[in-house]
Amino acid sequence: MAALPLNFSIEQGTARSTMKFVQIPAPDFDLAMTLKSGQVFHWEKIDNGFCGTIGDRAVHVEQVGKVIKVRGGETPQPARETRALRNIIADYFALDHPLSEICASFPNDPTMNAARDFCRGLRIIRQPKWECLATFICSSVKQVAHIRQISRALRKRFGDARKIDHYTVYTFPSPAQLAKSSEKELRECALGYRAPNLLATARLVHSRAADLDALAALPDVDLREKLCELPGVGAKVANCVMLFAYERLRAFPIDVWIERVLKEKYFRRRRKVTGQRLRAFSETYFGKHGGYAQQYLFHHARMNKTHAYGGRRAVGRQQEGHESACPSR
DNA sequence: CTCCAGGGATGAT
DNA sequence: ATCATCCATGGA
Repeated sequence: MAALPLNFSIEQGTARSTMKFVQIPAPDFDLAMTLKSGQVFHWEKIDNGFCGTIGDRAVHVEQVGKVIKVRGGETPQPARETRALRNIIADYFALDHPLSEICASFPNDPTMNAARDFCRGLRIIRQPKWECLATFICSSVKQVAHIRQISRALRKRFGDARKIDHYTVYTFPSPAQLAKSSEKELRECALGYRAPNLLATARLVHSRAADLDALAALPDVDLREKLCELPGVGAKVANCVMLFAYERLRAFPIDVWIERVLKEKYFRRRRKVTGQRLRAFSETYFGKHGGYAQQYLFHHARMNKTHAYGGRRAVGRQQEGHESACPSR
């Protein structure tokens, strides 16, 4: 349901092919930042842009200044296709999110301000529900680089091939495609102990015992509860799926990075901080777009590891935690 | 080699 | 409720 940017245009691709491409104005948007921020794992850097899939469609996306240029794969019906393509792009990259308003709603403190400044143009995209859920089931105790590897393996083995510019990408396998696989096959994609969880959830979704689309009607608390009923899904993964696939922009996933940020920057003075307290704090302090704030904090922290964050060995950062942000109780 | 990674499920305090 | 432990794999 994205409001479409006006003034889109269609031009003839000259450099790589005769394939038409669509130009879409995208102010307040940083494509590379968005795709590298750890919310989505399958986009690959090709030339000056990125290749990937949106749903079952292969696309190449490139940003030139305040415009993004998009080429699709095979185009049986060019006119209809370009119209659909620009809708899909604008919706996927959430170009209708009022980013300046969202950023203005963040709390005003040194940590948040630094992250806001660093992540300018980062948008929370609208991912397909199943793809997002399945990928984050595979994400537990895995580095981003390895999640990307798992995603690639699953796609190549169980998904459908799509060509874009003589380059092949793969759709994310449907619940049906994964439901009929085996735990052994999944383990061969390096899933390890996550394999039975992904398989069980795929079968629940495929059998419609779990209806991911129907869950969209539920309020946050109920949605989180239903997602947590799925094998391999706990509070953290549920919050990621809520944020990245259900557009619940308040959902605040707390992983090891965010936990460090909260403890080191917002609870510096406190000896022991329970998960309960971190949850309560994050749900209120960061406001109604807390999920956005969380993603900015996550990406900023990760891009600056070894510097500000790094556990006990991180010497040289004697920076005062601003306790004013910390609840006095 | 060791340490750690966008955690979850289970069982014991 | 909080904590401890195990789970499987690969990057740094």
